[in-house]
Amino acid sequence: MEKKHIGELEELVLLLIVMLKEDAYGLSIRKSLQEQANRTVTIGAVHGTLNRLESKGFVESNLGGATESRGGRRKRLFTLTASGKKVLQKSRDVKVNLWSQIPELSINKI
Amino acid sequence: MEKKHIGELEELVLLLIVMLKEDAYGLSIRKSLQEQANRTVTIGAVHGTLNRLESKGFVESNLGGATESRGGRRKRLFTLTASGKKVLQKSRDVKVNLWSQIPELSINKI
DNA sequence: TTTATTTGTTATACTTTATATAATAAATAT
DNA sequence: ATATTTATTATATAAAGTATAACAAATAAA
Repeated sequence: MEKKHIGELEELVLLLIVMLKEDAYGLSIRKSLQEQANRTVTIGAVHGTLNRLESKGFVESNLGGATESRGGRRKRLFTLTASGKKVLQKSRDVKVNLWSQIPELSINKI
Repeated sequence: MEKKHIGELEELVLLLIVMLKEDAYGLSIRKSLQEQANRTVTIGAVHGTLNRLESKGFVESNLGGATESRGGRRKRLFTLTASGKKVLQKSRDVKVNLWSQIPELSINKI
């Protein structure tokens, strides 16, 4: 039986991996976390989360080829598995459903 | 400075407190968690979360009056503070924004 | 009027997530 | 060679999530 839910940072990371498409790896995810989610985390936190997600089967990773930039180690690129997509959607559906039942907190009421 | 984000269960509990209005307390929240969010947690987990949320200033609680039902101890009723509402909305806004950028995972694509 | 039952909260211990700092690795440029 | 850049790994600690058991207070009922 699969674990039913994911942590808050895990959810954001899954979302950003989808958004980053072919370029989702530790540092790019960290940058998006900052820019897209206004979330400041250290790179260690990101990799910890990625490892957890992989060991749960929600993402997979493989090493990218040589880079075009200055120098640096090869990237470990991440993509969502089918199971990762499912868990993401489920977590969204639950919340969308709850929000839809709370008009008094809706987006243009505060 | 206020803590910037809340955990996944904390978010659900905040949402349900809003939904339950005048009747949000440990056991009713637990029941809603099960029914509305398909989330099975023990009552200890719920109270732990509530205490955490209160100590962060996202909810406040006070004892309810005598109950109309069979027997039982008085309820500790919870409501959101202004700060609780803010943090809830913020967390929603971030995710709504991210989802809107991922048409390929949209609700009717899987 | 005390004892059983019901409804509810608290206490405690443990696991999993989240976090930061420091160490290490591998690539290019000089 | 060695310095610089880009990147991942290791390690330690704090915070969030979880389960079980103990406790408390109300009513019913003997």
